[in-house]
Amino acid sequence: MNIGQASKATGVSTKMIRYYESVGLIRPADRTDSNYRDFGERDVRELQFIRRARDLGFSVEEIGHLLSLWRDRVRPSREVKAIARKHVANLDARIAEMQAMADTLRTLAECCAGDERPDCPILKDLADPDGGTLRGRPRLGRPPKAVSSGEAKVRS
Amino acid sequence: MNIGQASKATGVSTKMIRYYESVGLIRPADRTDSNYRDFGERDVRELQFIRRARDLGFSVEEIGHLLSLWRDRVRPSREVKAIARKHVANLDARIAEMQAMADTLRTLAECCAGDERPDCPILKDLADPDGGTLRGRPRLGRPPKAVSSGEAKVRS
DNA sequence: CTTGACCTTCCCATGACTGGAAGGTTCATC
DNA sequence: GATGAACCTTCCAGTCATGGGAAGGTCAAG
Repeated sequence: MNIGQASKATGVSTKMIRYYESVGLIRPADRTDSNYRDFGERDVRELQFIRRARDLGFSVEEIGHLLSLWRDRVRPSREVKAIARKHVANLDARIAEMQAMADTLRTLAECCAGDERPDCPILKDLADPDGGTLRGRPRLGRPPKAVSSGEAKVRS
Repeated sequence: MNIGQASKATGVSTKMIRYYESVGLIRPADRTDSNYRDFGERDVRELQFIRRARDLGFSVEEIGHLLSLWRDRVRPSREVKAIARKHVANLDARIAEMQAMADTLRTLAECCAGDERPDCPILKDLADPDGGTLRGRPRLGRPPKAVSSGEAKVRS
């Protein structure tokens, strides 16, 4: 199976497959006589694994670790769980940050007429965050609680 | 005021100030006889504006737009509000994606013993997402780009 | 034999930075 | 006046995961 077929079979672009090989995430593929990469079933399975892990937001480094655990049939599940939990904590922190930003901006936008007039609480806040609309509000308060994950996302 | 003082006054690193100048976000600073940059009050105000906008997650491009609106005393608040709302929509989309990832991983981690034994639903899902724990759950899309927010950056 | 759809390697660009080298300036202290 | 630190300057490189494209080799169909 050449790289294009492997790409179609796994949803990982050819560019990315070569990149993963170059950074040592996957071992160098076999080559045909004409120097084309030649992927077997096992390679395809690894690429699918990688694809799924990327979809879950793991970094390439984390995926490397997960892959090595996957290859090790006697790994302790403790290690896998630790990686997953750390990643979840990371996601949660970033979600909280972005939620705080979005909430602040929503509040400001609510107070903005959004018409022809130049007066704008959003710009006022940017110029002087302690001077106006948000005075007295929690600056980086806890965001409102999570909405459940919802529908399948379309690939961007 | 030299670049170090401007940096302290605004919380924008000297590297960043030079970078913002190089990409045209701020106009080239005045220079002293010895070629040091020399910032005035207005420059400091613009840097503070930029800092606040970065904290709210706006891209440099968006900040450029916001700055030009800020400088224009007769701008319509409509334009500012549109930028803010687009950014909020962007944040919300990324939050939803990350929330979906975190939820999926939390579910998988709950099912994982996390001990010495090799059996691990997390790895099982990565290898075959349609084969087990999460059967019937919505699939995920591509992961979002990390947001950079100046001070509270969360790196994995 | 040509066409076009593959493949190969290689370099460049992205965004928003950070780090560092090599060298010039300022200023306090000896 | 010399020294040294703490600044400043420019320029170059790297980050991360990925896309774009050039230049050239390979392959199958017509």
